[in-house]
Amino acid sequence: MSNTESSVSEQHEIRREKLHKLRELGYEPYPYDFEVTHKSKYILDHPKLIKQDDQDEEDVEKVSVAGRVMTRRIMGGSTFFNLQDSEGTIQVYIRKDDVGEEVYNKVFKELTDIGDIVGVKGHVFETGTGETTVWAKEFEMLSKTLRPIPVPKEVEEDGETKVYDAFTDKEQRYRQRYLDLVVNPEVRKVFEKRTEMVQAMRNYMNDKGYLEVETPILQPIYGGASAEPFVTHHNALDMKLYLRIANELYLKRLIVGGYEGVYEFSKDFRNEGLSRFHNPEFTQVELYVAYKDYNWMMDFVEAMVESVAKALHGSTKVQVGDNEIDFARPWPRIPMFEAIEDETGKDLYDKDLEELKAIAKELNIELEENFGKGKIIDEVFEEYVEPNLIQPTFITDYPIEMSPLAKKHREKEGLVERFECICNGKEIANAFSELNDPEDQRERFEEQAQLRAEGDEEAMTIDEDFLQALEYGMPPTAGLGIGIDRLAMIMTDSDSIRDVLFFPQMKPEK
RNA sequence: GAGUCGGUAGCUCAGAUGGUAGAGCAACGGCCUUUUAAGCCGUGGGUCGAGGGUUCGAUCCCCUCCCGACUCACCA
Repeated sequence: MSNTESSVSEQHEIRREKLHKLRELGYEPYPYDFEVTHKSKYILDHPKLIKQDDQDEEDVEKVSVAGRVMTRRIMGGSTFFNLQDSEGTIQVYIRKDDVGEEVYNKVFKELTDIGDIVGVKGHVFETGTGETTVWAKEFEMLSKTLRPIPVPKEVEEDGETKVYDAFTDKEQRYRQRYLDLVVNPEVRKVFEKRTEMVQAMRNYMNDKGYLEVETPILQPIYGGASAEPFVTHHNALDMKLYLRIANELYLKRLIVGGYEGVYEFSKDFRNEGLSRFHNPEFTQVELYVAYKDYNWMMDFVEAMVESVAKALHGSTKVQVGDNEIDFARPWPRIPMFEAIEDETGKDLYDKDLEELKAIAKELNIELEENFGKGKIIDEVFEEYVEPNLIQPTFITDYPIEMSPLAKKHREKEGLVERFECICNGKEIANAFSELNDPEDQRERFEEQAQLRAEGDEEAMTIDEDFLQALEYGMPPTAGLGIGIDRLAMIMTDSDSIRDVLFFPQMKPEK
């Protein structure tokens, strides 16, 4: 970044001089407030505001708008400029004859730059070319900018809108998201959609009577997922703490405590690589409902996500890249081994480790020494099945080795009652009938500890406190996790997680 | 972590097969009271990502590094 370098400081220096000149003239460049009566979009949407030829100016409703100056077309004693506020952009017409020579020539023409935040007050009219415009009778500087903003230009050419000089450098856009938001308004829309999505889910769960809760981010024992944690240290207690990788075990303690439905939108942290699908901190919502199982949870997930799609798009259909994804219920439910057999012709069920290794080799799956049965099956699934699942699909009944917190399948030996929802080739939800048998849970933890001892750094550690909670009795419970960033990517047609995070993790600038 | 491509003015980009760089917009000085990438005349602005090497001379060639995008590997 070179914003502190010489060439900027030319423009920077000039703007500082303008700032001082404003003060000298008695115009505060950073006033305390400004009464905004109308947003740009409202004005454009309400033609009744436009002054008619047979109307007197005094009889027309006055509007007061504020925002950033984005373009200027100065013609001597009058000027058109575009003002951008949170809702859009509206053109403003300002004349020396209306606002006075000092305000027009000095404050506006000489001392206002593109990017400055200003307020105007006047009536709405239509120009000769039919553009709805605010005729400024008053003009006020609301915040003088010292740095030039990137100034994209939009122009109609042959009926198409072309954008020149767009602010497109992805690194700069992520590092200076505030500028990205100013200059690329569609970016704001993506984040508004994300918030709408979260609200829709929150409302949906509240309507069912579930309680939104908060659980610790700093945890003495991390658990609930397979991942490497971030480690930190508490000085006063002189103890190691981990940033949570999941909140599952705490929410289940709350179910033990008697709540019958709890959920949390949880920022989780995993100390792993970055990619267009992975950020070190990410958000998921976890939900636990007592007396339910994973079959019930599938019904719940498809109903909730369908309603979210409708809330955001007015339809169950969402265009994502080249795919039209339809969230209309019901979604297919395919047992994992069936799905694998459908794609590969191989039945992996009830095979021992050596048999699985042989099959994996036939399927050109690269294996590492320490891969267990569950891991191999997962590799085959991810390679051959997952990418092909575009429409939302439940994959059910996972190998027990992969799911130490899920209840054993009521019928199928060696499996657990777990499902993932795959959509657009990626997992967006993960759920199971929660394991509430404390002795079984202890055995599963011990198996994990064994894996850990053998070098699997992502295997879980034994959480005695959680086991003790289970020993006090947890009702049958269905649990769910939905990746909010992943779902937001789908709902906003974004192909990178960075496009649905305001401030994605970046390497620090040198 | 590996591979590919890239980093030139505030923004978007061009360019020189080695002789220290251009355009449009932005900025600055003018003209211009219904424009819309407003227009017209004029001016300034760059250690060409950083460091080192080769060379009379490097932004260009070589090496190292930094940053990014994309793809691949682990994880959601």
